[in-house]
Amino acid sequence: MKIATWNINGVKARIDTVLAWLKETSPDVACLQEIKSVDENFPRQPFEDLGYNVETHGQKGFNGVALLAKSPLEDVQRGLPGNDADEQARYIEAGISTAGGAIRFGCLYLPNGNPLGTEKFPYKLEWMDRLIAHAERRLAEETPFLLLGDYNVIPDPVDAKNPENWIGDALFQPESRRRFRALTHLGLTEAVRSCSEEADIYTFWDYQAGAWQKNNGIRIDHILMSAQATDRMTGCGIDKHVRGWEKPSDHVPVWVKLAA
DNA sequence: ATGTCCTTTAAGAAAGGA
Repeated sequence: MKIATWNINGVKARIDTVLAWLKETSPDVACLQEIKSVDENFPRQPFEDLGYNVETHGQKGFNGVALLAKSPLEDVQRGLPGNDADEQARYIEAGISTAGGAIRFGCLYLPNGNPLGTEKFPYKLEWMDRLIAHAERRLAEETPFLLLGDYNVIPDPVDAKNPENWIGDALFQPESRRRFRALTHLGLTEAVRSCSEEADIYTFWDYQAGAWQKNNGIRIDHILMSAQATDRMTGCGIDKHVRGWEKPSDHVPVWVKLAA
């Protein structure tokens, strides 16, 4: 089965692009970020017409996440636990049943954190601390569990075409990178680095300054897997070509295949 | 070369977020 994540940068603006990609790759599960839509306005019908069950956690104007799955989505949980005052829609989690047992998916849109020196950066770090705590609880269940999404973290210098350009950016701060490592140190395996040895693999190219044309990208969309999920991994990939389509998102899909 | 895009507000641009 194929499980994908993609920051689509607005479902209203991207609907045709997203549908074209779904028809091309037909993932069994798709985690979408930055839907920029309230739940009531999410265009469910075209996705359901392609055979997907749809669950959303949206808000007005920005943020918002969605889960699509060909199987029924069970035990849907909206919002990252640990801070009732957090009103930003950045996390949705659900499970599906497979022949090999249940699998659970967390779809996340981690705060950007820029600019440094504002309340945005500590919010990012606090959100990451809550994600670590939540992952720790899920991992204790010792079941197949995946955390997929836009982490807004460049884990290492190799994950940027020009790492020197990101020194003053929240995505590349030691505090952000340390927390990403803490997540993996809990026992989560990062899919792409564990199944690909390619260089220059990125998931985001800014709309500005000809970043795509220069391949000036960064790798900030990640799939983290529990041991029980990792043991079933049969492949992974990045749908880079989608960045060259008409009306592209600035991110591209990342996917992993698990033995059914 | 802050060289782009999406959304909201509110009635044509401008601001916020990325």
